[in-house]
Formats: sequence, C-alpha cells, structure tokens
Amino acid sequence: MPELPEVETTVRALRRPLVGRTIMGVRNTWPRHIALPSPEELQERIAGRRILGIDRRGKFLVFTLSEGETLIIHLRMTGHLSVVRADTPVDAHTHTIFRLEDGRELRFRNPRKFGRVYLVRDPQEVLGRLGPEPLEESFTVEALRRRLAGKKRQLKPLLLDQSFIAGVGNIYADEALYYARLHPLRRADTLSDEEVVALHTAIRMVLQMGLEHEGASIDRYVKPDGTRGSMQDVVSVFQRTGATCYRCGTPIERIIAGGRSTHFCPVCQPQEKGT
DNA sequence: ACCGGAGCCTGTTAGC
DNA sequence: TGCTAACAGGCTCCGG
Repeated sequence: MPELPEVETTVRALRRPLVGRTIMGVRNTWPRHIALPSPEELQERIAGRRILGIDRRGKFLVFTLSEGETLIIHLRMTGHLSVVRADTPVDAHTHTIFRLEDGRELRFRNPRKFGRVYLVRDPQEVLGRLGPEPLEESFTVEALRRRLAGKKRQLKPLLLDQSFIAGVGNIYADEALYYARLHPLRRADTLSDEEVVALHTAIRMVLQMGLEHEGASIDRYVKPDGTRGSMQDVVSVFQRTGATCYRCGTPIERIIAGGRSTHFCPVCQPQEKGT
C-alpha cells in the first residue's frame, strides 16, 4: 500500500523518463478511474501538454504540465505507474494509459480500481485539505504539539487522517507509534511534552527509513521498474502479529483501531489508564 | 469534534 | 483437492 515513502520513490523513478516529454493522448478502459474532469475533457485538455515537473504531496503524485494544467494521480492501495514502450503488451489491470511523443507510454495499473486521476488548473482543488508534510522543516515539534492540542481522538486514527499529517498510512503509523512507545489507542491530547517529542522524532524517522529502503513491498507494491523496496524487511511491528518484539521479546499484538488493523507491542507501548 | 459503518474493488487467504 | 466467503486497505460520505 503506497504511502509517503512509496509514492516519493515512484516520483523519483518517474522524473528521468517523463520530465520534458509531451503527452499526446489518453486511453481509458475504466471511466471511474478519472475523477476530474470527464474522460472526454481529459483527453482534450491533456493532449499536447508537456510534463514540466513531477512532485509529491501527501500520497498524491503531482505532474506540473504546460499551459497551466496539473495532472494528479493517487495510487490508493494497488496503483502502480510505469513507463514502457508503446508496443509492450498491456496488462489486464492497466486501465489508463498516457501516450507520449517518444514512442513510450505512462501506464496506470490498478487491480483494485481504487486509484484516481485528476486534471485540474488549480491543484488546491484536490490537495487543499491535506495536512503538513512531515519531512519538511516547517513540521517542527511545536507544529505537531499545536495540532495535537485539543484532539480527543485516538493516536492511530489521527495519524491516518490525511488532514492531520499528509502521507502517513497504516504501515508507517504503526511503526511510528512503536518507536515513540505510544499505545495506538492513546488519546491525542494526553501526551506529555516528552511524548510529543518522541512521536515527532518517530514519524520522521520511520518515513526517512522508508525512503532509504525505497518503500515497503507489502501487498503488491513495487517500484516503477518492477523491483521491490526493502522496508518490509526492517519493520518492527507491521504484520508481525505473534512474532516477538525485537526490543523485549513479547509477542506483537494486532487490534482494530479506527477500523484499521493495528500492530503494536503491549509491553513497549503500554495502555494508559483511562484510554 | 469525533466515531462507526457502508461503499468502492478484486486478489488472496482462511475455512470448510 | 476444490470451492466459497471473508478479508484487506485508502478514502469519502453519511448518520449519530
């Protein structure tokens, strides 16, 4: 499931083959893939646009195009982008294809069909409600403290909320809480100053670790070239239910928090009174 | 402000 | 061994 490190890894891999290329047209076999505008209007507006740059915001890939257009793609769970020669056989799960002027294509493979494509003139229309980027310098301990203040929600669902922090998903939320030694069900407004510092450090550390490992190849994720990241080899709790905690040897537990499977060490991340 | 549940999808896995 | 049913997961929308 692509989260910040997986999306950033994808962006970095796509820059070389795509920046400077011109999109000649789009083919689509699953209209709901295209959130904005209509598939017909997408075809009209994107044809002839040049890709000027590719960036990431939260879990969104943001393609800055010529003529003031912005192409935005969200991979959701099973989305995968690759650049291949146009004569490469098309995979059964590839529903949207952008044809380039150099004889290659940007292909959006998306088995579960949750991914989305947007073409907008104002990126804020799609990205406007996202919270801060956790790896930017402006995301300070103080910034996190302010955002936690008055929040009565449990930490796990809060970390998954993209308007709270952009880019954190199930894997990195569990890992961050483990390193911060915080119970996933802990109420956000009960953290001590030291615990806020620990959470801030942990969030940035696990995301950085994910970047260095080029993502976690869990549940189908692979890089654009089809090779795997290695973050899955160094996770501490995610999907390690029943395996022993590397720190204390206690079996990792799995619970449902905010409707999401959640993994933690019951000894290293003790349940607080009243939570 | 926050929570829970439904819905979107289909490959994988658990259970018979 | 073969089949079906449940599950997973990011995100949005809805009702409480």
